[in-house]
Formats: sequence, C-alpha cells, structure tokens
Amino acid sequence: MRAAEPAAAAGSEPLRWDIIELLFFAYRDFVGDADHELEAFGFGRAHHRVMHFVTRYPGLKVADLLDVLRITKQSLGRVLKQLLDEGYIVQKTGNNDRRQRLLFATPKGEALVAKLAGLQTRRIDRALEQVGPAGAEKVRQFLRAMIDRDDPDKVLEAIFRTPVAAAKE
Amino acid sequence: MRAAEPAAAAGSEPLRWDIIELLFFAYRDFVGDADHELEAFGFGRAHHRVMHFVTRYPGLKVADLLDVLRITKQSLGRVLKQLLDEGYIVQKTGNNDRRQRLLFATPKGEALVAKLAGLQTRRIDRALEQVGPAGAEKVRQFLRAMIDRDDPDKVLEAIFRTPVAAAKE
DNA sequence: AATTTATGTCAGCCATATTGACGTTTCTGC
DNA sequence: GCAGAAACGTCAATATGGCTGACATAAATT
Repeated sequence: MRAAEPAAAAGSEPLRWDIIELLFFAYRDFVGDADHELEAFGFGRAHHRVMHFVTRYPGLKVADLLDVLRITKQSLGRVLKQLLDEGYIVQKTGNNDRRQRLLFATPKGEALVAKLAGLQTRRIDRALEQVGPAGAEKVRQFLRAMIDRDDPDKVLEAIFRTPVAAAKE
Repeated sequence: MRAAEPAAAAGSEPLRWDIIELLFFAYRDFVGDADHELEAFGFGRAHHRVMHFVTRYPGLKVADLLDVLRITKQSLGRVLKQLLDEGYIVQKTGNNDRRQRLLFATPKGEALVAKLAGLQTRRIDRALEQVGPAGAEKVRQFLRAMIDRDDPDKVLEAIFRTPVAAAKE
C-alpha cells in the first residue's frame, strides 16, 4: 500500500501528512496504555484526566479544571462525583473564598495516577532513547509550540513558566 | 501554581510528567483545529478519521479501516453510511475478490480532507520552525518510536516503510 | 456441497459529551 | 445592608460515538 497525496489547493504549501498521521497513531497508543489499566477500575479516560490534573496541581478549583479539560460542569460533575465517592479525590473549602471547592488527590488517587504515568513513561522513555538528550529537548520545544498560547488556563501557565533547556545545536 | 510531583513507587525511575502533559495539550489543540471546521459540516471526529484514511490510502477495504481505527464494524457502519450518502466517499467492488468493497474519496471528500489537513499543517509548520530541519527529523523519530509495532495494520506498514532521514547531528 | 470470509444491518446498551434551567452559598460593590 | 455576581451543584433532555450480540447475504475456499 502506498499513500496517496490528495490534490492540494493550487499554490498552497505541501501538507504535513506524515506528522499528522504519526500524531494520530502515537497518541492512540499513548492513551491506550492507560485505557487498558483503567478498565480494571471501571474508570474511563475522563476519570484519568480529572485525577491526573488534580494530582499534579493540588488545590485546583473546579473552575480551573473546567478550563483545562474544556468540558462543561455537568460533564465534569458526574465523573468528579464518582471519584469523590470512591475516595480518589477529596474537596476542601477554600480559605479565602469559601465558595470554592479545592480538589486534592488522596493517597489512593495518587497511587493510581502514578501507576498510569508509569506505563506512559515507559513508552516515552523508549521513544526518547531513539533521539538522544538533544532530541528530547527538540521534542519538548515542538510539543510546546503546538499548543495554543492565547488565553492559557492556570495549568498551561504553570507549564509555560518552566523554561525549555537551551538547545545545544 | 506549581506542579506537584506525586510520590513515585520506591526505586522507580522519574516519571515524564512534562511530556505526558505536553502531549495532552498538543493533541487537544491539534485535533481542535479540525473539530471546529467539522461542525460546519455536521460531522464529528469519527467522520474525519474515516475520510482521512480513505483519502490517503485509496482502495482501502472496510476490514483495513476497522484495523486502523480500532472500532467495530457497527460503529464504522453508521459513519460510513453518512459519508457514502452525502457523496464524500464511494465504494467499488473488488476486482480479485468481489466480496470486498474498496473505498475511495470523491473530489468533494478529498477537498474536505485537504482543507482540514491544511489547518493542522499550519500548526505543525509553526511548531517545526521552532526546532529546525534536524529537529523535525528528531520529532518524526520520536513519534514513530511512540507507536506500537507489533501487529501493524496495512496503513502502519506503509508508514513504517518510509525511512526516516538520517539524523545530521 | 459445506464452510468460511467480507460485509451489512437490526436492536439495544453505555460513556461522555452537550444545552438550558434553576437553586444555594458566599463574596463584592455601592 | 442589600443587590448582584460568582462558584458550585443538580435536574432533565439530547447527541455522538463507542460497544455486544444476533442474523443475513454474497462470494470465495476447501
């Protein structure tokens, strides 16, 4: 099988078919690692995303989480309730603003997130080995540049505050 | 906001929190480009995936598509029927094996796929500019190495047959 | 002739997303 | 202090895109 190159609009630059498809397959297998494990817990991808960000950014407000995940509070509500009921996450009332419910992972929650991140880390390590330390920085730069920076949420701000190592090329 | 590092299992290597999160946000925005455009057509991500692979690999069999997308034929059926009905895709009976329905994109279908790929290409080009040509090859190598290679489907075989350019570092 | 393969289809279920409406508590501005 | 806005929760209805199981047909294979 050979890949066809659909006619591009006249005068346009070449399309990045290769990267587009590599991203599709890479992301499919990347999230697949976690998906398989989550089945055993009766959780889905939505639960993972919530748990991940709450674990990584303790004290995240509900509104922050909505910004990051880009879903509605009704959608979040269902998933969050399950995680609260089953003891993976706890809520604490905000100190300054008592309307806020700050979210924290329990040890049980942290353990699950770490386990899932472990699976994904194995895949990432394997892939980074192929490109060396300098290549790893290039990959980070590339991924950062793929992300929209207008109107960043709190989590993205935190991520972009971390400087990338200077490229040594 | 600072990112917390949840306690890793004793003795384990560090987890790749940075890459894990960059992949999440990069992919979210990457598919977001197409999602917005698809709304105008009344299509979803599922339609895009089908159209994309049929356009890129003309003559794909239904069974091949099922392998690539990793969904059931019932799920595919609904989406595929819409695309056939609305004239984005046509079926032709296989020459050797008349049971097969080979799938081809119509000009209308190709145009839509090219438009969506154009949006995604703009984002990719912007990101690749940050890392230079050598960096671009590193990114390709990384993404390839993220993909499972056991039991590859026809499309993946085609992708992996294309050699990566030798790294010039 | 019997079986297997490739595909299509019917019926129903589940997870995750949506919009719209409404209620409570708490903070903020005047 | 009071009006209004903000942060959150929740009810109801709906859509999308997955799933399983069962069954049908045509064509290839044995």
